[in-house]
Amino acid sequence: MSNTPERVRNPRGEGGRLRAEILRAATELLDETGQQQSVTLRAVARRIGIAAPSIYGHFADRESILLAVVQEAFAELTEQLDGALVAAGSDPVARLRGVGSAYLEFARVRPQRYRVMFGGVWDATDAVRDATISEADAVALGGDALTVLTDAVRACVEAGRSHSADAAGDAVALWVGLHGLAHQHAVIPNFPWPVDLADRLVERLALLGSG
Amino acid sequence: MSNTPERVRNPRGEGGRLRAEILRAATELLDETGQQQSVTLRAVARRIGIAAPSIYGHFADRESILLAVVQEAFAELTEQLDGALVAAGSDPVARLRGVGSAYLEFARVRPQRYRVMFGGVWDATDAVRDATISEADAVALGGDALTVLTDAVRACVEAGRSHSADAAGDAVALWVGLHGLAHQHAVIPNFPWPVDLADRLVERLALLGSG
DNA sequence: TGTACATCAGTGAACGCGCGTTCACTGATGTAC
DNA sequence: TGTACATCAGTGAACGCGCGTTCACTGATGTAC
Repeated sequence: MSNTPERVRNPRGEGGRLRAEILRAATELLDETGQQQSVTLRAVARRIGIAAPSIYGHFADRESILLAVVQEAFAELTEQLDGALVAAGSDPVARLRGVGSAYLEFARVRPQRYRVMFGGVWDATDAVRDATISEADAVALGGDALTVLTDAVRACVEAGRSHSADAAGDAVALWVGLHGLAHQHAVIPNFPWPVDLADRLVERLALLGSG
Repeated sequence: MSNTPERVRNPRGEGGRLRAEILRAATELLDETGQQQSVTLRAVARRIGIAAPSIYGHFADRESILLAVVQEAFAELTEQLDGALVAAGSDPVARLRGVGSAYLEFARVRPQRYRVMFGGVWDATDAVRDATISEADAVALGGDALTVLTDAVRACVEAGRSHSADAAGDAVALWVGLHGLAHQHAVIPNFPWPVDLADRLVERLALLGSG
C-alpha cells in the first residue's frame, strides 16, 4: 500500500499558496465529474492531501470555493476572447469569427466547467440570496463576454460588412446561438454536429454581408 | 400544531396510483428547486405523506425516479410541438414559427425542468453507464423534438419559403439557437432579452425568404 | 549569540445531519373452500 | 354464510455513509530583546 505522499507545509508567509491549490483541486473535480455536488470540502482536501478544516483558512465555506472557481473561469473566458481579437488582426469580420471560434473553443476544452458556469444555480444560490453576489453581478460575469461580442458585431456594421440595424440585439442573438451550440456540444458531444455549424450561426445571426 | 393529513391508502389493485404520485412529487421538487439533488427519496416521501421505503414498490432506486421524470417531460415536449403544428394550420412558415414558439413556451413554463432535461448528467449517469439507457437513447429523447423541427424546415424549403440547401443541418442550427435562448432565459430570466429574439432566430437560421 | 514568545500553517477528533437502502413487520381486503 | 388464508399496500426502526463545520490543539519558524 502506497501511503499518501507527504505534503510539504508552505513556508511562512506563503500560506496563501494553499488557496490556489484548493481552487485548482476544486476545478479539477468539477471538470472530471461535471457535478458541482462532487466538489465537497472533503474531496478537495483529499485531493490536495490536507485536512478538511485547513480549507477554512482560505474560504468561508463550501459555496465560496465554487463561486471562486466560476469567477476565475469567467475571467479566463474574457481573457481568451480578448486574445482571439488580437490574434485575428484588423479585419472586422475575421475578428468576429475569431471571437466566435474562441468562445466555442473555450467550451470545447472544458465542457463540464462551461456547463456549470452557464448552468445557473452553481450552488451559489445562498450566496446570491445573501447578496454576496447579486443577480446583476451574476449577469455581469457573463456580460464581459457579451460586450466583446457586441463590439465585434458593431465593428462589422460600421465597416459595412454587416447589415444589422441593431448590433446590440443581434449580438445577443449570436451569443444565444453560440451558447446553445457550446452547451449542447458539452452535453452530447457525439451528436452528428454539422461541421460548419459555427460559421452558419455567425454569418446569419450577425447578418454578415451587405444585405 | 397541525399534524400531517392522514393519507388514505389506495384500494386493492390500485397501488399503481402511488407511482403517479411519486412522479408528480419529484417533478414538483425539481421545478421548485431546480436542483436534481433535492429530489431525494425522503423529500419525495415527505411530500406525499408516505414512508420512504414505500417508494421501492414502484421504483428500483432514486435514479429511476429522475429518469422517469425526464422521460415524461420529453414526451410532453413532443406532444406540445405536435399540438402547435396542428394549431398553426397549413402554411409551412406559420407551422415552423409555431413549433419554435411552442418550444420556447415549453421552456418558459417549466424552466427548471427544462434545464435538467437538457443539462445532461441528470444524475442518470449510472443509468447510462449500466445501459438502462444508452447514450443513443439519451440523444433520441431530444431527437423527437428535433425531428419535428427538421420536418417543419423541410416543408418550408419544399414550398419555396426557405432557401436552405441543407434542411437537416439548418434545423440543427435552429434547434441550437432555440435551445440557447430557452436555456439562458431559464437561467437569467431578468436579462433584457430583445423581444423579437425568437423571430430573428427562426427567420435567419431557417433561411426564410426565397434568398 | 541566546532565549522567550508570537505567529503562522496547518491537524485530529468529534458533532449532528440527511441520506439511500434493508429488514422484518402489519393490517386491511379479497378469495377459495 | 363462515372462515382460513393469500395478497396487497404499505410501515417503522435501523444500518452505515459522507458530509459541513467546530473545537482545541501542535509544531515549525521568525522576531524582539
